[in-house]
Amino acid sequence: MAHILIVEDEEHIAQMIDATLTLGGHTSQWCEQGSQALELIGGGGFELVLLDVMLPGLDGFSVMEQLRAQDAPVIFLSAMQQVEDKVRGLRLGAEDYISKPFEPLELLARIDVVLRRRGRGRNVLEYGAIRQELGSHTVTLRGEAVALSPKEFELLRVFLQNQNLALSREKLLSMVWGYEYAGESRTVDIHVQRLRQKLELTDRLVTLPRIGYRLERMP
Amino acid sequence: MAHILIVEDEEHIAQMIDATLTLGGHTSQWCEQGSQALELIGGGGFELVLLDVMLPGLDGFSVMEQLRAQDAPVIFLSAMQQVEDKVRGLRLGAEDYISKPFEPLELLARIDVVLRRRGRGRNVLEYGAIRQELGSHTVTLRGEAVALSPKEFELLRVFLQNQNLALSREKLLSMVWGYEYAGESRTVDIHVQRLRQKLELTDRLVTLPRIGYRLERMP
DNA sequence: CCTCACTTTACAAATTCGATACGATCTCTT
DNA sequence: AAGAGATCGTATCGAATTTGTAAAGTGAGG
Repeated sequence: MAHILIVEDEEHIAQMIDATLTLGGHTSQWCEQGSQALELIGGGGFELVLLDVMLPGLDGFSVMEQLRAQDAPVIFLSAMQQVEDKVRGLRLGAEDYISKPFEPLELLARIDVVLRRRGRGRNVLEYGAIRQELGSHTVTLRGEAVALSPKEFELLRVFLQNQNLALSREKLLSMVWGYEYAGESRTVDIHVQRLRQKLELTDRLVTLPRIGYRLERMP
Repeated sequence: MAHILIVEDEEHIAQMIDATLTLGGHTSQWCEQGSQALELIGGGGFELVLLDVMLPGLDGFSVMEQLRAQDAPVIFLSAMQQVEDKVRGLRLGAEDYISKPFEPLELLARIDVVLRRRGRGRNVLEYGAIRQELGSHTVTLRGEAVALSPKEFELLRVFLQNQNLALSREKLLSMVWGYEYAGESRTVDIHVQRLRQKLELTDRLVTLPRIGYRLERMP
């Protein structure tokens, strides 16, 4: 669920990492050189950087040094198993230092630790200009905070996690309210309405007559 | 620099770790069993826990589970090199997972990373004009001392170390007061209120109705 | 007995949430 | 195409819940 920059000069390793990240639900971008990495990171948009130590030209440690000002979290990946290198990397402010070869699952787990720690990661849902952070319990629209009540918040989460799926009122009631409701009630409609209004979702949170609602997946 | 608890059933390993910590300028205490560890940690006073996974009786993972409420940082030490174990340990909220055998210098480097990250290396937390020194147990606002009671002090620490995180009253009760409370109580509200008043946090320590409280991260 | 820290009580204020109501829209039959 | 009946959108409102805060109560320690 995060956008991650891979800085790695060997293509087949980069591809392996990319496959691992995809498996973990992340997106990634790859660059081969330290100088490119600095540019890309300066541009922003990455929640984490996986940084190879041995790079042609500017090496990983140098990149890290120049990166201190930004506060993008960095995990070093290195074939150098020597303690001195690990110590140096960690001293420089890296979040972790993983030696190659590593297990894909361990990489994912360590990435999750870093993301969780930074308050991002798996508990952030994004949809267009809408951003929902489960950890801090905040929702922003184009960067501005939007106040949602707990029910609204929960309903939004359900929709965001079930995009493009038709959700009946009964299903929503049981998922958000937690009870099985028999008779009829406008409760769901009203909360859907409030979400549409507060988050400008009128066009995308569509009504399926006699069926329920569906949040269209972002194009 | 820090007081560290070693939970390890093999004495010679514990001694080696102790020597390493001393080398790094830390002090340490050693216990052999998970249950002892829980007691000691409950008593407070440790800035970090080094937790062996394979322990007689209560194993490291179980100790960690029961520790979640406290937010003492934990580094797992384990002879289990299997990825599943590492993933499990990290998922449980550990700060790091180091496989035995490890290099003393790497252990020290990783400990420093954790301590630095938790702001406990210096034992000073800062938030705008607020400065909290854990060592001397003082809090200042714009340089002037503010008298806080122990509970207020602890509550402030929890908020400062968990900025931008929604914290429920239950969670706060368990983190600050140390008990699991079932019924309702206005205790948390009142202490929050006093913090807001004494430290001019009314705008930044926000109420999330029906959820809890959140201290907004400093911009 | 006093003080201090903490908790409970009590009530006012704020917020959430669902009911109701009614017009708009959709669907299906004639 | 018209109309009936069902379904949905949405404004309004009040009850219930939750929170803020003052004030009183509790209990440990001096």
